Amino acid sequence: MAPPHDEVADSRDRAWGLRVGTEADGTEARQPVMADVARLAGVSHQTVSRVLNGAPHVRPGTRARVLAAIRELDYRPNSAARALVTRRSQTLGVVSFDSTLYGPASTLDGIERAARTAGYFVSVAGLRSLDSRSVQEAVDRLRDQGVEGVAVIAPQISAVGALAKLSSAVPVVAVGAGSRSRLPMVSFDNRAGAEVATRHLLDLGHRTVHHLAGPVGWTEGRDRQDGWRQALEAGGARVSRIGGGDWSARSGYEAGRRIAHDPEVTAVFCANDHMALGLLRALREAGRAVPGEISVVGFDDIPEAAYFTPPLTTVRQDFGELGRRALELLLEEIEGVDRPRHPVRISPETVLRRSTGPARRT
Amino acid sequence: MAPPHDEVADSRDRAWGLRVGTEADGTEARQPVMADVARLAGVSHQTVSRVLNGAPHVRPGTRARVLAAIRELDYRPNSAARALVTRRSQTLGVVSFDSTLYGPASTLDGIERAARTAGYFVSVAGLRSLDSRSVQEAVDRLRDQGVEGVAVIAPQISAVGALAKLSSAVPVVAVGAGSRSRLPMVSFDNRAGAEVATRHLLDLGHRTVHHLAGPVGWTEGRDRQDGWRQALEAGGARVSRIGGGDWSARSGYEAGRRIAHDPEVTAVFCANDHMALGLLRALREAGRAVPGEISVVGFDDIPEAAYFTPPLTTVRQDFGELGRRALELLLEEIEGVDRPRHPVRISPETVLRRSTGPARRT
DNA sequence: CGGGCGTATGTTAGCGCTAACATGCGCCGC
DNA sequence: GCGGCGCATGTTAGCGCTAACATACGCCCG
Repeated sequence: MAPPHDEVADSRDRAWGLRVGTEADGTEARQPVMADVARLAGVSHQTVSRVLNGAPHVRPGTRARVLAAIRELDYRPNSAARALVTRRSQTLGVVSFDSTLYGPASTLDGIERAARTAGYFVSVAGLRSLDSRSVQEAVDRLRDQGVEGVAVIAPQISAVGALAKLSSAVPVVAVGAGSRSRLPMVSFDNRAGAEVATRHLLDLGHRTVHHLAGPVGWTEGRDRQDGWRQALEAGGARVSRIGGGDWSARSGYEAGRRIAHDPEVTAVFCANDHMALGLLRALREAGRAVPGEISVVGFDDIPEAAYFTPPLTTVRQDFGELGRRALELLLEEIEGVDRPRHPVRISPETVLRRSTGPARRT
Repeated sequence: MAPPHDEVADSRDRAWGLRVGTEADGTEARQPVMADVARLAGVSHQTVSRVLNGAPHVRPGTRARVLAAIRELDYRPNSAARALVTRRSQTLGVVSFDSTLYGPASTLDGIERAARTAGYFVSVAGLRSLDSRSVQEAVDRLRDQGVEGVAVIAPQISAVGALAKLSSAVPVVAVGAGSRSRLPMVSFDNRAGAEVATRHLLDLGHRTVHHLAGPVGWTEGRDRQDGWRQALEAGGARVSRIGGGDWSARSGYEAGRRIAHDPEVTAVFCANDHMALGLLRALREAGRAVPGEISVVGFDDIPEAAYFTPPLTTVRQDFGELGRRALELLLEEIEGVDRPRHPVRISPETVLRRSTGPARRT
């Protein structure tokens, strides 16, 4: 790390040399600081600070000289110094469980975009596992880094408890964390989405709709299941799950093999699109026609869903919007806006494609 | 939220009150600082610092007292202050183009995991668009935040030029940026992967292999196309593209419709799995059997590929590994390790599934 | 024509930490 | 028995910035 001295440089020094540079006259070129800019512009460092922060009462001519000096030196304010004195890091944290999945990844993306617009940086912390200690650990990491707020994309029920404890340290919002949380929260109305999807199948004449549920412990999975059950009960249909998966296509495939030859099953509501994909595959291998013999609907509307075989009827969620709303809420939280704390719910919209059709009259 | 203090508080104070807390005796509880810990432990703040940083020459008893005080106060070091004096932020930046896509998202995930293990935070910056100004801007943002190094997941050719200019400011590694860059870089051997995939089709007896290319300007697309062409030329086959897509299933679908009725086409190598999915769909709608009439291979091996109809033969890339290697390289860069700079290449592996089969003897 | 006020700037004092040096103390060797 | 050395700790001086106060200079008004 040593800034290069004049003597022979070891490889360490050389690496630095590349970045810090050495002037032709042999003087060492440090990263310029505010005082350097001030000297060049013939003003005090405070005036430079004023220019940088858009403070009033700076004569236009002075401002121009300062800006010129900044450009000439390619000066950039030291964010650590600024954060130290202002106590604001301009950084937000996002903790996410598996940012490899489409939903979390898109949400993160939405948050990042919105944060940038609002002038914040975003720092991410992945979760090692789903337990609450892990959430605690991730939030702590972020906190140690000095983030001003944290958005937790952690749709596990177990995470919700962990979050409650954290709220006193730094503002936290839960993203897509289901309904039982007291925390500021934004999520999709999974229950409503599931209800609509299920009713759609019922309306097509299916006697009942089976449900391929998400993993136990995920709030989204639970809410979708609740919505499904509710639609069934409202329609007077028999309630029958066909087990739960882990969101993956593989688990959908396995479930599909289990039910492929069950004549009772004429319509399946899957808790997400990936599982629906696996299910479709299993059904095809078993020679069951979709939607001829069995109708299938998914949840999420991933970009690929329209290209499945057959194209998947599903429930669309706008993850980008979710991220944006989460950020908005977090910012309010940080700025201490005190407003009625009912959770933000975003309504999903169902997308009809070719994987659903009328029940066959037997 | 906000536990109010006794006096009338505006919403701002209340919000703060929540986080900072108020003691029973009415004194306001600031976030504890090192001096508070020192006082409680009966030592100087420097000794606290020594304990925190694992410096030698601290008596075990003293260390224990300090640790106890830290725990009691729930003290956490101020990272801005530390960064200011050490000039190390312990933060790395990642710029990514579309972290919604499977590849970039997984790479980011791999980088984050590895960074955490190495004791670094990671800050992300999304790109607004693909031009080099945008890359510049993203890296600058990160730099302003004080990151110690940046990994750029930007597989656009245009980005490579922008990167070269940046290298003098802060260590940068290019992730998956193709072969023409002089920067430290890690990527898959796209060319080799494409060659193997193409040869596989040729070996099945196809007279030639058509290529559904990636978008112009993406190094990965170009390298895959190069590999495909090379395999064709080596095999004495005619070289014929069927146009380029934008990585999306939609674009694959459109390409598929264009070629579905072309009897010349018996094998297609798609530049990624999503386009392959769209292509499969178009083929199915046109009534062309896969692999009976046309064989299809993809690239990436996204988790869903095995559940396509039919399951897709493709080229697997381990994005997690890619991220890990990128981080490793970046760390070396930061620490000034001077070592031969040949780019790190990771060999992909082809995965045979059911979308490819022997050419029909005509 | 002088007191006061508003504008434009400079000066000073930290933010919370680490690095460098200073101090004090016990223990060893001769 | 005392100089010296190494361990354990304390003291001091910044890191680069902003906030708060201090100063200087017009200009208006009575």
